[in-house]
Amino acid sequence: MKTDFNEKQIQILLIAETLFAEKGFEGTSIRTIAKEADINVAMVSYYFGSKEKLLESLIVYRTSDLKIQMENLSVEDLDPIEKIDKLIELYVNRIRCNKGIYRILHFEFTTEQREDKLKVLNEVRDRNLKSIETIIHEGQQKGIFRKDIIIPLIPPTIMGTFFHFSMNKAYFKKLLNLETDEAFENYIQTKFKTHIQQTIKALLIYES
Amino acid sequence: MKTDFNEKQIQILLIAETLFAEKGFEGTSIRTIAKEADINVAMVSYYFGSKEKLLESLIVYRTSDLKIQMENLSVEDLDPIEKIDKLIELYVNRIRCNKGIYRILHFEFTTEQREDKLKVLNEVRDRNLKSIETIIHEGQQKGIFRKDIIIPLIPPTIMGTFFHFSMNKAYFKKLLNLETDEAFENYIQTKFKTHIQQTIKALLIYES
DNA sequence: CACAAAATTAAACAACTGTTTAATTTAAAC
DNA sequence: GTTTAAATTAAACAGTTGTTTAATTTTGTG
Repeated sequence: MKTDFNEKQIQILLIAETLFAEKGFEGTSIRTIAKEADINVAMVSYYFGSKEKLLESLIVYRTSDLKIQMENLSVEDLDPIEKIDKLIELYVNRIRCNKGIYRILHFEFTTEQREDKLKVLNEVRDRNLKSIETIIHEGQQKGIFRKDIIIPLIPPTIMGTFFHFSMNKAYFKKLLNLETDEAFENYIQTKFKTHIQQTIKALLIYES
Repeated sequence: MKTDFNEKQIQILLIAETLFAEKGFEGTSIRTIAKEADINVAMVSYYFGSKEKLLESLIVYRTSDLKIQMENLSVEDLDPIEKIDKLIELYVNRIRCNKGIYRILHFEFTTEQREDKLKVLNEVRDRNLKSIETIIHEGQQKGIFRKDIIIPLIPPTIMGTFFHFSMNKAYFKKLLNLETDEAFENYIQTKFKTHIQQTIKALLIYES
């Protein structure tokens, strides 16, 4: 599997990303991609081999991006609560900046048996989890966080809440009186981000 | 738009629901549906008019189900915290029992401009929100819950967390050492449900 | 049974799908 | 400028798509 792409290939990948995210993989034809990218239909097969391999290439291209974006919080000089805040900020920004590919991964790989192609994503997930684990353990040792937290359920709480909100954009725009897309984006980066942070912190600290 | 269906139609709808949930709307052909339902291809057009209208009918059929399933918690003689617990249990069970249609709604209607067909779903959402609002206001008046809660963000927190978990079944099965589908289902109804309940309760009660 | 409506069928329709071909153009190397 | 490889093209391929047709069977009603 190739991991480096030339300009033309990247151009195709980016168009494909947009269309796959909008219409789904099955709902997007190679001809549509070609028209949108202003190239000949045959070029997709020529460069990538097949439509399926185009998707694979897109995932390779994007997830290597994700890998690079990973940062290590656990060494920074912050208290556990600040680290949680920052971690969630990273989560939110990462998904925000990679909406397309996240949508595709979510759409095309939760159903069917494409799961084997998710190795790279699973690596990212595992690394995220390790990162969270370190922070929470530190908070527990310092007596700030509860001891009975099921750590693997933290990421789906963060990610799931965020996804559901941004995937139902139209509904929440209306509900929250956000008239423009910019207002919606802005809401995510401010109040919504804060909401997730509060939720997770509350969960970690709260004693029933 | 028809709202009552005969046995044959319901048989087709149920098969379609399964397939749409598995392979997506675009990824499922009428011929596959026909073969699976053991009927002639023409019967789908004959009964529903078109593939798109079949999807619409499915949504009508299922969301009228959802409407009926709605229950009114706010009158029951429970304290606000117990009501939250019960509400989340209702949420979890509802989605669990209607996995197929929820998946379809999630897949096919978050992208594209199919949004106009979501009226019925939005009604259900609004009613849920009203229900939550009542409970939270009661808890606030009794001084149990925080005053600065953004109530519209509670449902996406519950739903999103649940969706993300169950849509990434394979990953979480491995992560949590759940070897069978039954073990996974069981985990949802016990520990995972409790996790969501704790999360929401913590958010409502916790003072930073 | 006779008749009409409904249900079911196989076949055909045109449009679209992903992919391949073979010819042509462009670019690079010598 | 010639040669060789890479890039690009239009056309064709075979298979699938959703949908319609017209003929046939089944069902219900008098």
